[in-house]
Amino acid sequence: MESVSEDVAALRSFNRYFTRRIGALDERYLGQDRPLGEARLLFEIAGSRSGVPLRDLRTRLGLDAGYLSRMVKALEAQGMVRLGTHPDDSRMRTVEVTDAGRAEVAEQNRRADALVSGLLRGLAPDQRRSLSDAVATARRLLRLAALTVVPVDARTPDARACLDAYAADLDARFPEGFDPADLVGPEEVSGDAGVFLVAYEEGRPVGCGALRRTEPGVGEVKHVWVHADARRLGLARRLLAALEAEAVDRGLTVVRLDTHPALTEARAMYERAGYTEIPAYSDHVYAGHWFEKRLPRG
Amino acid sequence: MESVSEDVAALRSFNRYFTRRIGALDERYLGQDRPLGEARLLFEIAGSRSGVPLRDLRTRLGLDAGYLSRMVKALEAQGMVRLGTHPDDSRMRTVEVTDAGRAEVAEQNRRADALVSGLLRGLAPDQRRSLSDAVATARRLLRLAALTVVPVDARTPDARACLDAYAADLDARFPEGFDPADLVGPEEVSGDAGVFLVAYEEGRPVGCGALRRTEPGVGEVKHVWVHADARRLGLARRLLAALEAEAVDRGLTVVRLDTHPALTEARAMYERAGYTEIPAYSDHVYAGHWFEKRLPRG
DNA sequence: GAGTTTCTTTGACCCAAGTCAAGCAATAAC
DNA sequence: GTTATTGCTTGACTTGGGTCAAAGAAACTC
Repeated sequence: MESVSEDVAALRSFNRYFTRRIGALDERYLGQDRPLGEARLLFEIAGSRSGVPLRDLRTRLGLDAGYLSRMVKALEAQGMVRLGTHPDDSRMRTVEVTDAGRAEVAEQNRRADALVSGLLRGLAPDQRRSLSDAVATARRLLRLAALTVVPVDARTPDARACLDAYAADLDARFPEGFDPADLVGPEEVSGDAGVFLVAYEEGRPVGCGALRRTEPGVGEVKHVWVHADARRLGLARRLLAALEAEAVDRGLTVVRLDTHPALTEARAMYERAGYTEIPAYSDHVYAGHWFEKRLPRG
Repeated sequence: MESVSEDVAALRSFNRYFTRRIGALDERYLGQDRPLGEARLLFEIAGSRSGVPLRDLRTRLGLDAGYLSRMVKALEAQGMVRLGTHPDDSRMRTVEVTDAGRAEVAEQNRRADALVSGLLRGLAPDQRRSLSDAVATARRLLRLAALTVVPVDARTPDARACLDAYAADLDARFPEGFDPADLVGPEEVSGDAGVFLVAYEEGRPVGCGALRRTEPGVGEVKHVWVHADARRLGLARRLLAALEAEAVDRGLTVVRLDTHPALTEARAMYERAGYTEIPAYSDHVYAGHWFEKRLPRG
């Protein structure tokens, strides 16, 4: 476990360096024309679809209602945003950026770009490339680390949202389409029968996976899905590992799964995760390949 | 130049993600028991040698004198630090952390470690390793990018400090020692005769290099040195490139240099930078290898 | 030894950032 | 139709983080 504390030290030391040297840049350029809070708010409004309810901004930025109200009013007075009333619920107010506001955001972005590109000028092209790669890797792994995978009831809205998106994805990818009736029922993946896992990123569901018991000692992995925004992080691998851990907890010794011939990356992923292809164990309509993995005893 | 703007975007997007998700952690744990400014100051004091002059803290943290004075007094009242008078100059006050202060800093560090290690628990060991490597690379390149290399007069304190450290390093590495009388005189590296470059990191001189004209069209690179804290960043390569650019500006077509047999890494660096070994062009007492590089015309 | 500079302290301010509670209007629940 | 509840606004207030200028004491310069 020595290595963990080394990794912790590496990340903390990077954090100190980065926030002090680079992160500070942001505050400097953002804060020059208006209060930082106001600038951040303007960015958030400009980055949202037009007509965001104040309520959404409040939860997203974690602001006090009174504080937000005042800041929005200040931005309105400066001509940066326009306020309106929500069409469905006239208690709610909506806000959208004006052209002037958009111009200011663009200007700030230009300044930030200039600052960063000034920094990068000190590097040779190959070094710039390495830096980009390194930060991309760091970001990918930090995102993956910050994801949480938790069991939820398959009837909850988050679970339904994942399954719907999963079904839509498959429908687009399978030449023959996909019938949502093929999805497992909530009762098959709850209690003793199985489990349904949802992966969350900053509160948003971005992936799922199900495990259901098929016969004594044998489980089946179903519906491993990852949102397009969260792909290439290694989330599928993590969901799979979490499902296997659940299987071990339930005393299962084997997990199986099937997959459609169109999903070649999925097949490669299962093989990397220790699954071996086996003969058909079912006549599942969308299956073209069947896999199995023996689990260690819990 | 398309790639530069891609790199800018990559770094900015990383910055946004990192400061929001990870950097925010810091403020949360640091700011819980005392004002953030005070916490930062306490950390800075605890991290310095005991008896730091307030003056040093002021420049290091960029604080107003009055503001600092008050914060230090508050920390003293809480028993976190002890104030004293500077032994050599009784205008200056010094400050050192008490046991209670040290304990608080240790506790905060424990919390931060726990936070980060909780984050890393979501990653497999090989992924943790990759993350550490990626942040180490990113940090190295960001440091390099943030360095500035500027011509300074060789008589200035910064230049003298570099040359003294250079001489001390060589004295330790050469079996026969090193005589500081061998250093170039300030007049040899100023004006038309040559140039003296100093590399700064956050205002601190951390490297140097000199160029002097030896015969028409020919320059000699001397005293390329990098502070121990700034090694392995690629600074020597950058200093060399800057000296070559100066040589080109002066219309020189060839630069030469000699190096001591003990400095094997330096030799490898010169070769990577495009220098080829040539027969002795001088009878310089510390020289064992001679190199030359032809320059493009300015 | 006088005048200047350096370092710190102190008092007086300022603004950003945020909290809290009262109140109003619209909607939802019963 | 009454009674919550929700969403927003407003006023009053607090704290943090800082700036500025005056002034005292010590040290340096001439």
